[in-house]
Amino acid sequence: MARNATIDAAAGALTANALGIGHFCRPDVGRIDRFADAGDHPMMIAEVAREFGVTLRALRFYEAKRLLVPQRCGPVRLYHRKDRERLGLILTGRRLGFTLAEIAALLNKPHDKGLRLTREQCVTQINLLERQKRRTEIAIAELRRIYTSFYRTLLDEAGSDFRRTE
Amino acid sequence: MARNATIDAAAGALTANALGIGHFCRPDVGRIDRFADAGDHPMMIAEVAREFGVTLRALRFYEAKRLLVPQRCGPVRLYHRKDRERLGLILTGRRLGFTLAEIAALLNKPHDKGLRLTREQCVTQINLLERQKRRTEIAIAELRRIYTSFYRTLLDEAGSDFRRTE
DNA sequence: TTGCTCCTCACGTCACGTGAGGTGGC
DNA sequence: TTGCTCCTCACGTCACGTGAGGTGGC
Repeated sequence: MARNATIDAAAGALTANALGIGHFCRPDVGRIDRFADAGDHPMMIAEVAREFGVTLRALRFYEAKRLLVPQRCGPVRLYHRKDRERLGLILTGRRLGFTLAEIAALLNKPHDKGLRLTREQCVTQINLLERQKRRTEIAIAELRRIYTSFYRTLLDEAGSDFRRTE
Repeated sequence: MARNATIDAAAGALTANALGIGHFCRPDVGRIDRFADAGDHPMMIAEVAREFGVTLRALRFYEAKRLLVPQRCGPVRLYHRKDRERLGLILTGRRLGFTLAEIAALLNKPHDKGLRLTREQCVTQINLLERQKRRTEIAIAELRRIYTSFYRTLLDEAGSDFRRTE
């Protein structure tokens, strides 16, 4: 893989230019390359945000929480493939209803090829979501009741109006 | 009802003593009585909190947001029947998934014998909750999948261990 | 010079939670 | 004096939203 080091160094410089960030920083190729796989191509924040459907603020926030640590090229953040995979896991965790603190714990376990949940954590989370779902269902049912009773009320009022004007 | 005014005045003084707040304030009976129904009996914050299963902080917060305006007896808050009915409506609104700002708007409509929802507001809220429910269901399904695949993984690992030690 | 993308503060939002520090009568 | 309930700040939490003000190369 010593060959890759050289190739990636060139690729790093190229992608930096291709990204149009040559003027933001003179890329320290050695540093850019440290986390780079063959075929990796660093992305700037706006592109990552678009690809994952999140805001720039969210990405910076995750970084402030130490969930993401993108490489810096001067002031500019560069997200490599590893960073984007990690972002994917963070967003999965969010969809599963975990807090960022919980996600941080799940990601910082030795193996970080995925969210490492224990059976117990799964069960706890499922129970939490089931309770939440039930509360939502009750609310929906109640709103439907209000909606139909609203019609009844209208009819009642129309009826009494009718009687009154008679 | 002029008779009630006198009776309630005495009752107001009595309840104030019965509540053990005689030492917190010399009850201005006229003011205590202004919002009092026959059979009304003002409650202090801790009793209201217990009855509705909310915290003191929540009650004070609703007041800061102008959702509740309990009578004051010196520094002490007194919640009359009307206040408690209003609190009930606030909590119902919360269960239906409305924000406090929305609830404030729903309560400040001319008729405040209940939350006055329009058909449109009902539909909008139902749609909101349905979306939320769907997201929760998807999360639950995914967690169940992870749970079972976790077992599979365990079995796989046990299998490979077995092969390895063979 | 304008427009674009990037950046860093830093306060705002939502619905409270959580002390800190003080009061007043038994 | 201790214990109880009440009070008012006021900062903390959660996951960002939303400007403000500045940068750097086309």
